Amino acid sequence: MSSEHSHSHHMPATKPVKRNGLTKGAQVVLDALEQVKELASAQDIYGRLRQGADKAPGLTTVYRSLESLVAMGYVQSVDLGDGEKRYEVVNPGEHHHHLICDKCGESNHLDLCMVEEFEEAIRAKYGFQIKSHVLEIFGVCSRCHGHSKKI
Amino acid sequence: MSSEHSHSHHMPATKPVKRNGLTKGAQVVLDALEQVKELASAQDIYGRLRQGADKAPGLTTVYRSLESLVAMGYVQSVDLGDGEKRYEVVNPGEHHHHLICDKCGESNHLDLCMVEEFEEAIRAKYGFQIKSHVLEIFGVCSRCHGHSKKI
DNA sequence: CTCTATGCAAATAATTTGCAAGCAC
DNA sequence: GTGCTTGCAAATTATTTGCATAGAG
Repeated sequence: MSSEHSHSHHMPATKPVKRNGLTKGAQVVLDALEQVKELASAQDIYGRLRQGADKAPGLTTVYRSLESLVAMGYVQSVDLGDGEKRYEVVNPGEHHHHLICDKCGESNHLDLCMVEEFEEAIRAKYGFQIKSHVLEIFGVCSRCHGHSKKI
Repeated sequence: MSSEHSHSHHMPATKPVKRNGLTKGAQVVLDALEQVKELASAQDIYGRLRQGADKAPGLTTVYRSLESLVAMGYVQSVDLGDGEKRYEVVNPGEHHHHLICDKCGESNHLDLCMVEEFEEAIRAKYGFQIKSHVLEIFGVCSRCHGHSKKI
C-alpha cells in the first residue's frame, strides 16, 4: 500500500452538507466530542465515554461513528503526525487549521485558510484543481513565550 | 498518548544544516531515495533495497536511517494521512509541499510555501512563533482533468 | 579495545474487519 | 422480517524496542 492515500480527514475546499440521520452511536460520539473543547482522538472519546456512562458504545463504534461524522461534514479530522488522528466538531461544511504550541500543547484555530487564498493562483499556475488539503502549524504560543517549561 | 505529538517530519521554518557523517546504512538509504523520484515509504525503500542487492540493510536500519537523515535535513518526511510516512530527498535545510493528484497519484512540488508567506502575519496577530508546519494539497492534476480513470 | 551500527525477533498501538447478535422500522 | 448498527475478538500494519553481535576507528 504505497501509492494509496485516504482523504476522509482532509478539508475540502467546498463540502456537501447533509442533515441529521445519525445513528445512536454517532450521536453519542458527537455529543462527547462537543463537550471536549480540545482535539480528541478516537481512543480519547472512547475512554471518556467509558467513564461517564455504563452503556457506552464500543471502540469499534466510536471509530465507525467518527468516520461517518467526518463524511457528513459534522466533524473534522486533524492529523498531528503522530499515529493518532484527532477529531473536532465543526460547523457543517466548514474547516479550520490549528496553531499548536510545542510547549503547552494547546491548539488555537486559525481564522483564515491560506490554501484557499492561493487556490486560484495554483489552478492558474499548475492547472491543479484543489479538492482538499492538510495544514497544521506548530510553534510556540504567546503564553509560552520565554517560558522554559516542558510538557 | 493523547497530548503528545512528534515533529520529526515537519518542515521547520529554518533548519540547521550539518554535513556528512552518514552511517553506511544511511548512505544506502539516501542513495535509494535519490533514485526514486517519487515519494517513498520506509517499506518501499526496504523492498527496493531487498531486490537490488544481496546485502541490503534490514528494515530497522531503514527506519533508523530515515530518522537520522530527516534530523540532518537531507530528507523530508511527508505525511499523506494514511498510516505510512513518505520520504523525499531535499536540499539540506529546504522543504517543499506537494500537489497530489487523487486520480493518478502523482505529486508535484509547490514552488512556494504559503505558511512562510503568512508567518509574520501570524506572529503579529496571534503572537504565535512558527517552528514547523505540515501542508499537503490534494486534488486533480492538469493531466487528469476530464479523465474518469480511477487509480 | 570501545563504542556505534545493525539485525532479528518480539513488543506496541492505532485502526480495521469478520461475524454473530441486537435493534429499528 | 429485513437490514442497518453494534460489539467483541482477531487480524492488520507501520513503527519501535530489546538485546546480542558485527563492524569501525
